[in-house]
Amino acid sequence: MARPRTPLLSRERIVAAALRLIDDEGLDALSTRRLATELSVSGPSLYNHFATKDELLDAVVDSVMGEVDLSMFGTSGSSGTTGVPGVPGEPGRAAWPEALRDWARSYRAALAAHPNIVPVLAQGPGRRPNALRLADAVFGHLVDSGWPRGQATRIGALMRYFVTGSALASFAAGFPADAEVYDAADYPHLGEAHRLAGHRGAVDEGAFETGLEALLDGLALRYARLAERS
Amino acid sequence: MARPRTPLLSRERIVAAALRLIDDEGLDALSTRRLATELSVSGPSLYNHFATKDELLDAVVDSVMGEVDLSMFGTSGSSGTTGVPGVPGEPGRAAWPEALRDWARSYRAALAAHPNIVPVLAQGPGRRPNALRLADAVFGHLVDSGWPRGQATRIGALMRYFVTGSALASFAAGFPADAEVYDAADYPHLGEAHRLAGHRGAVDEGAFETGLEALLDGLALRYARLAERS
DNA sequence: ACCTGAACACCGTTCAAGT
DNA sequence: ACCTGAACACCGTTCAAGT
Repeated sequence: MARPRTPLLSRERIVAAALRLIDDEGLDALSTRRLATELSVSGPSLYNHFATKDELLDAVVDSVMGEVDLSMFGTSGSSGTTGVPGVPGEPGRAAWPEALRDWARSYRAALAAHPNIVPVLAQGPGRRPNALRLADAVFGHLVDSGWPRGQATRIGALMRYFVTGSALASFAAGFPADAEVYDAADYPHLGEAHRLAGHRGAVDEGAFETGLEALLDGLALRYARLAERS
Repeated sequence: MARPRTPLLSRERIVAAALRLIDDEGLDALSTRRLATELSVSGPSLYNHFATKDELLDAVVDSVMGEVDLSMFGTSGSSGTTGVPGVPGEPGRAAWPEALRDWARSYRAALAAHPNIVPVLAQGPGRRPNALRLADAVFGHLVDSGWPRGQATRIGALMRYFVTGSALASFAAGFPADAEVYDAADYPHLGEAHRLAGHRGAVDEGAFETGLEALLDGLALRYARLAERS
């Protein structure tokens, strides 16, 4: 066949097929040969579009990060402080908790739709533009809201911990549905644990929302203390 | 050579070598052939001790989980309610926040010592005894402290989200140390991000502690509300 | 019971060859 | 520029053979 008149592949088509494969069969199922077969080409063809498998994975990860809504941090992506600056001296009116809540929900939704790729994504932004844009928007918004830069960094980090942790795997589904696993002599409090997997969605959603609200409440307490000390 | 008088391998020796390999070179570096070479045997020898590579990985994971301290939840592992039951009606005296704090620190320390295996471990307890013991101890302690069972489940889940997320990868190290990555036109607030990797330990530790305290404060608020409504 | 080498169906990646 | 088949050094796992 050799070179066709119109290219058989594009980076977009490859990324979409790779994400589908990862979603359906896991990260280990993504092999260059398998992916090529899925795209009806031979294995080495992919190397005309990506230098390595890692570079392809990077593109898949960034496509997922691109789904996260950042609009609550201000309309423009690069104009800096567009919103009203924060007033830490007057607690109760700060807008950052709502922005953080909306963002965390969108962040989790984007990741939980593709849990098998979360371990890769959780390694950090690297040089991926959508991941860097996200970090920039969160940090910028917190600083503009009156958080000291060191605290803003920590909040960005701990929010990522919580969101990636909650999207990495279902808590409920991690417990076998087989009641015989939970011998009362070994695990006296897990007698009902075999029912967890059946309520997977509700348990994980409830845990995420509880944790998110607890985190925001705890941070609001610290935000209020910022003003007292100044 | 065939069968030696004294076995060359044992499950313990294999697990220890596998964990070392994963720590030093990552999860992908663990191949049965490479591991066998490390142990000075041929590849198929491992199959006399583990049925599959997955079964070996499970044993590695449970050995890490075994390092987590659970003593703050009561001395005995199987006798149920040994401690003083909780009194949700009288906030401020509850012991569960301290137990949860100590446990979370030990949990994170155990996992952060082996970050490369956290993605496997985060899939849930499965049938691994040390992981089930941990879930049992946390849930039992929260219920004994007066938390309703549904809430106790959510707290167990959200704590796992936060701890696994914080141990999965360093936040600070995820930002390239190369200042040229952070073009001010694209990322107006990341001008100092290239310094993060240099303060890796302090940033991640600070973020974990801030998040942990915020979570516990937020949960204490909810615990106080439990009594008001009853 | 516990080790070996040979074999099977896979990998990621390189490269010369085709248009 | 973009695809192909052949080739290289790897994988996990099975199995017959050895003691």
